Amino acid sequence: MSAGLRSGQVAEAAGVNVQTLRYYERRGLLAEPERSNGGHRLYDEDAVTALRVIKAAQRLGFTLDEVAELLEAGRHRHGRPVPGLQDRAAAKLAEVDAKIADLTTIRTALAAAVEAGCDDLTVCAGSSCCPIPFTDLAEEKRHAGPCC
Amino acid sequence: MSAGLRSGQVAEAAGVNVQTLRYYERRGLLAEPERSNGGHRLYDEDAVTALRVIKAAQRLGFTLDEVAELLEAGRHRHGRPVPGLQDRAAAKLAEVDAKIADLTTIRTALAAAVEAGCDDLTVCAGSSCCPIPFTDLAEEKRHAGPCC
DNA sequence: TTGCAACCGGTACCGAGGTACAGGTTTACC
DNA sequence: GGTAAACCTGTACCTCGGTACCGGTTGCAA
Repeated sequence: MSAGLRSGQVAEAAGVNVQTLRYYERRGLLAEPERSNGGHRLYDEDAVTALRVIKAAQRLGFTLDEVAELLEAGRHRHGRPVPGLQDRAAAKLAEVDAKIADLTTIRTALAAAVEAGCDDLTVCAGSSCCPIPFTDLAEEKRHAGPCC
Repeated sequence: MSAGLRSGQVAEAAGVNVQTLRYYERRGLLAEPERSNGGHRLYDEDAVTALRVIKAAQRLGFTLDEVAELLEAGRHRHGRPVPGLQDRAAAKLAEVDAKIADLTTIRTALAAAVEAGCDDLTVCAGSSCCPIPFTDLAEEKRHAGPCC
């Protein structure tokens, strides 16, 4: 009889570490599975799907806390319009756009430095011909956003 | 007599925390300054410039270890072509480009999800009409690169 | 039955870039 | 000389997403 999947099987199927399963369970991302008599976890197929969902959301830029909220919202809401994926995705989209814009600024500065043949940062800092904007770069602070 | 800048003044001038000065000193990014008789640090003006250089490099995507190497390379090299800023900047540029590309992929998926009006991840995972590429997203792994 | 891989819970650790706190000294100003 | 702010060293802690280790059970097959 197929009594369910062992944690190792689920982990392999989803491409994650076994420890990660327990970690997600602790964080409330993964439902607590059935147990064998001896206390071993026995998952059903849905667990693998759930893991794929988590990984996809994470890949889209959501933190694990956000993923947990998203899943939680999905569970509680039974048709009602709880502020869910829609709003979050739109907000995240804006965040990603900001990050791309920021990286584009950086890219430009970096390309200019390569173009100009800069060789030494401290020398560059003293010479006015260096294209690296030493003073302006601080503006978008660090990485532009709550992530990282 | 102006015997030098106190750590608080330097920190304020460069827009960093006082603790950060000591942290950078420990990491070899900032030269050890003179000391007063009582053991207080006395910086010269160059320290502020040095901090600005560090922050600029960091902003361009270099880690503190990389910044340290860059500064070290600049110090050791006296005209000789030690593999320095040029190569590093070019490599970092490629890294940044990769990250932008990755974020653009994410942006696309996110925009598609918003466009399609996705409301619930777990529902989406089961329906074939959802544009979120649950299985493909894993490819560039996580954040595409050593940073963050 | 015995042997070994897989599993269990709990806890500690990683890295990156700092920040915070404790307890003690120094400096600056009145 | 008094006092308050700034400074000193050293150490611990923070986030984020896991990963690793430990000593002890369980599951399964030969």
